Amino acid sequence: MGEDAAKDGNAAAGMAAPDLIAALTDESALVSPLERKLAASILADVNFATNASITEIAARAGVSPPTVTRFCRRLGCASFSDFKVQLARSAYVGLRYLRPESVTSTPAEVAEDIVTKAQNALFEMHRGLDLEALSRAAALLAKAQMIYAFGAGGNSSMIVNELQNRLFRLGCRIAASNDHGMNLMLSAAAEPGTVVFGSSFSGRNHELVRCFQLLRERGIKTIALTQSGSPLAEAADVVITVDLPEGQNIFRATSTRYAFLATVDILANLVAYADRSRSTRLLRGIKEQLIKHRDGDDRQLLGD
Amino acid sequence: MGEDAAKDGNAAAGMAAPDLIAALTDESALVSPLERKLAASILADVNFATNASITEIAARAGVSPPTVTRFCRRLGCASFSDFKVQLARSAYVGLRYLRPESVTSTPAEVAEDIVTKAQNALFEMHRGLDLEALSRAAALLAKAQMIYAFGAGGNSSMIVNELQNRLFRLGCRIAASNDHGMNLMLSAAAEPGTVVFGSSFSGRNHELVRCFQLLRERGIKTIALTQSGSPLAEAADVVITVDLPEGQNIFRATSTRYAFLATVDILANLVAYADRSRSTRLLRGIKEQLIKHRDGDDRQLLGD
DNA sequence: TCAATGTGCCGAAATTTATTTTCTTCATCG
DNA sequence: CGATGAAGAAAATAAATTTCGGCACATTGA
Repeated sequence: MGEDAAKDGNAAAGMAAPDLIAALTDESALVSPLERKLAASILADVNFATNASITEIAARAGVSPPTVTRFCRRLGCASFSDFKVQLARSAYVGLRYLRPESVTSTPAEVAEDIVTKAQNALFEMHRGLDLEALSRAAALLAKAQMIYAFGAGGNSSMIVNELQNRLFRLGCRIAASNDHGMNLMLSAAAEPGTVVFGSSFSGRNHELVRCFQLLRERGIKTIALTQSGSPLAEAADVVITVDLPEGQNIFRATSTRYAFLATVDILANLVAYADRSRSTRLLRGIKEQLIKHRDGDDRQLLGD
Repeated sequence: MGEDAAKDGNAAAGMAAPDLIAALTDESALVSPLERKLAASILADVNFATNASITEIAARAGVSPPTVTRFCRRLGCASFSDFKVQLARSAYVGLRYLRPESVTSTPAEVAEDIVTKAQNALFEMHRGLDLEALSRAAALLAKAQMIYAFGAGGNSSMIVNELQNRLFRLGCRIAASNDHGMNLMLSAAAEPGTVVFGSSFSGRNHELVRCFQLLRERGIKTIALTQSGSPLAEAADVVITVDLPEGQNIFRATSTRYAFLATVDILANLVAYADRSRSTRLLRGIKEQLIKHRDGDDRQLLGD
């Protein structure tokens, strides 16, 4: 019984605070000055905090142990040790990007750095995900008569190709295009019932914005996968925002791709679930794939 | 002093066991039967273990608390609480794939599922990464007169396009191709000094294997990014293996892409570091990119 | 083959350490 | 001026670790 209670408590706690770092950073939640001091102290050295005892943490922050206990409770944790466990989880992926941009030189460091940043990008994307917008986008795509997916540059090309790759097998009529001139013509000729999906990491691709403006004038629905507040976001009907910390993007622009790719993945899944019969078709496709694979064929021949 | 000691101890412990789950799974490290029992009990319900007290864990495993303490020490942790912290970290990304393949239906669940699996794929890839092979591949690519990157199907196409996208700006002469006929012709015509890179998730793409065999006969160096032990791996000079748990691949083949993408990312970085002057050129390129970006251009126009 | 000895694992109890509760004081705000 | 709530001191409780003794198993020598 005690065991079950503990387990339930943990599960509940896990649900309550999926990201402790965010809670710690959120000033509004911390009313008293000592709690702010405590939060600042913990954030200043999370590594220390994850491993220190309650007395050590209290001493470093200049407060008493009971204050720390109360603080943990207020943050939604069951106890101090629960707090530590959650902090360790959050810090593992959530706080690594605070590391200084070191000049990585050994292969092991390069690998570690890239994997960490990719995981961070996914983590951050998930944290800031607007599910409501994604659901609306999925609904639009599922009902669309025809879908155009516009991207530009290596990264967004990859994204829209991926969307095409994922959606065509769900029974969607979709064409991906990465050519500005073509995009403009397709926009000008698009018929009612068409939905246009556009991807741009920065949201400042002029040509794409122009297409979207034209489409708005023409009453064609548009979905943008981009940064919030960007020109492309302004021009779109539904905006799926992915905002990653600037520092990450400037020095090594690549990790954002993982976030975009996963977002497309989620979107495609939502489209699949939007229509049960389509979803069934998807599953049948996967089965077929399995069978072919067992015959020795490369899975990739099927594109998935 | 106590604080510093604690911090140092933690840092050291963190280095010693970056992945506790692996240590727990590794039977060879666990000599005594009770320790095996304990490890099994912990692995059976990691969630419980991360939150329970030492007595609860001991009770569940049917051992005494001191045994648990000793067990933690043996695994390289400073103490039981250190063990818990590390377990929480590992479990966060490392063990989620043990979850039953649930029928995810709500958008939140879909998003959680996809992000988790992508992170897991990255985690597993990083764990099994053969840095030595990657370094050899990078050295080959850096010195190559010409590089061909062969892929097949949606996923591997993406991978080889990505490689091209990353390497051409490092000053590499590279062409990506996804067409079997073309690949065969290129293989037959390749001159000495050429290096061929091939990607296949399963390693069972017959045409690609045939190309590699032909290339071996002709003395052209080949690099395969694929599953270990596969026909493609057998046919290649340098093999970069990415072996992800079967269960993951079979049901939703997509998460492996994140691992492949990150591997290409790492490889490209290693190529950049292989030659300092090239690396400098890379950095200059990034600067240019930044400047253009500030002018309002989409970063993606530059392909990164 | 059979003791005798050694080695090391394991748990009970004691000790130490850590955490939480209770209670009191103090400050702040209405 | 009383009410409210935050914060710490101290006590109580809970948890973790060390110590120590017993036990099982292996090794050695007769």
